[in-house]
Amino acid sequence: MRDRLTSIDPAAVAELETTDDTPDHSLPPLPNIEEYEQVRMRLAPNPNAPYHLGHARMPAVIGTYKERYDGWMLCRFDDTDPETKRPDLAAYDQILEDVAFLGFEPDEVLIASDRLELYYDHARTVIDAGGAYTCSCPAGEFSELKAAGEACPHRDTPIDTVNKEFEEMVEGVVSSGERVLRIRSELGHDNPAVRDWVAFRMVDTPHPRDEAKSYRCWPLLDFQSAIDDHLTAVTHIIRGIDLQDSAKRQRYVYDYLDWTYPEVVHWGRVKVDEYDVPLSASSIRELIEAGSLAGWDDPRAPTIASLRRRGIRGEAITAAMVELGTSTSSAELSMSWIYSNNRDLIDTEAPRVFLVREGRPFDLEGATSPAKVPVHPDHDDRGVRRLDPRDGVLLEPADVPALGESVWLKGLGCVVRGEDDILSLTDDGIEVVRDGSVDVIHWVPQGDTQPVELRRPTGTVTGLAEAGLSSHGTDTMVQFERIGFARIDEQTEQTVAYFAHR
RNA sequence: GCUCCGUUGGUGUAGUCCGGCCAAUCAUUUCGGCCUUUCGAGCCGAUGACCUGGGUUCAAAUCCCAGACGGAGCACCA
Repeated sequence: MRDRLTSIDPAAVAELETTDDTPDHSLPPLPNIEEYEQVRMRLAPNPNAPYHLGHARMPAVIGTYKERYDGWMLCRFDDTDPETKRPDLAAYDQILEDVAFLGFEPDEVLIASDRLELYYDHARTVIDAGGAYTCSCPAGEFSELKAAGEACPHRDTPIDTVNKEFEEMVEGVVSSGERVLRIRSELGHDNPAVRDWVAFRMVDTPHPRDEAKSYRCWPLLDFQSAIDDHLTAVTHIIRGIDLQDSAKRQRYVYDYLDWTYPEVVHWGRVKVDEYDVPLSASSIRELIEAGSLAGWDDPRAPTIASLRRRGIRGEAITAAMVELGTSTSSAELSMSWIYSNNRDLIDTEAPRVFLVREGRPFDLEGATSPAKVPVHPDHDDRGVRRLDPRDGVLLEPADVPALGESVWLKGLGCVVRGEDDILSLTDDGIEVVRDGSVDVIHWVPQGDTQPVELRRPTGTVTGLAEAGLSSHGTDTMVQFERIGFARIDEQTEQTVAYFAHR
């Protein structure tokens, strides 16, 4: 068919191929976009810790949709729990930096703890509409009533009383645990998660932000987020499956206020392979406080800051998150995906360097001049590294040949191992490598080296690199040949490098 | 216990709405070949999947029923 068309009209074939159905984006289209003038979305981070890998999904996916639909993106810090999920003042900026690192810029930034009066106002409207009541049941008791589908005695409180009692909450004359404001939904609702949920509660602990430290009456996510989504004209809510029942609860608020609920997309759980540390801000924090991790950017931590320090580009992470899509089923993210993306990004620029870990010294006989090895095998114009083996070489223990066996020292030639740790150059040509009988290994000259500390997710190793390593500046990505790519983190009398990936 | 959601190779994803062109896409991983004085990259190739059982149909990954398995929620957390 195609062959026939080619013979009749080659231009038509070319057009078929360019307009082909290959999508530019791997993300599924957002629902009902034609009904909105502009696609408006929000990131809703809780600023209680810097981002970990799981958090990256939100900015990566929403940011990609923003670019695709020329949409609008809000970053709204949902910091309405001064106690259990106590905000970390440093995290607000760190999260914004993490988002920028992933490649996106919010069109607007809002902080929920600046907006309490707004939430109170809307609560008053809901109360007047008969949509909420104050309740002083202990949490456990209410939970039992709820499970049974029965009303608590406060459900019939007159609106005037509810108003008065809510104002007391706002004024802060009520203490934590004494009273809450509940949204009236349906006690007979099939889903117990939806029945008369809490919209506001008292928190005795002051908020860490000065702007908010005097408030004691705090909204819960379902209420705060519901109000803000409407006020900022969000059209598409994109979030995790853990909030799947949230929409069902929030719709009651929207009904009382006569608003229309946005479109919702939920994605499933993500797990990441290769890490022993769980993908949870609280676990990471515990490990840091216990001293098991050096900080949020420890190479063993599954955080954005850590990947960044290892020289993983934000684009590589974003691409993997986008590839993960928005399926509601659980997914496992392979780090190899991110590594593969990153290799594409850094391979051309990364200079090659020899690093020998736990080197074993050998004398070398027969060498008459320094070896020349390319800085980058694909770019001759970047020159060569000169390594002089005449004072002996260091080899990695795993590379040392057995007595009488040969190896090929990269850039130098074939050597055979004799008695007394002496290597002798042979006159073998490269054919011995081609036919597979001799392995090619890296090496460094004894006495002309730069000490290296290589910090990896699996632990730190030390070694000696060729002296030229010291000429590369901080942040340079190098490839330690046969070991992998690493980012130079610190250059002093020794080099500290963070391992990225093979 | 109640409610909701999901299940395509090791991993992720396309296809499922509107059954046939699906002996199932693309990527990653692993393995092999070519090339390359390493690794990586590049090129070529291989391995590998429709949860199970019924039903409807000329035809089912796709529709229906049942089951299994997995995930989420039922917080005065987000």
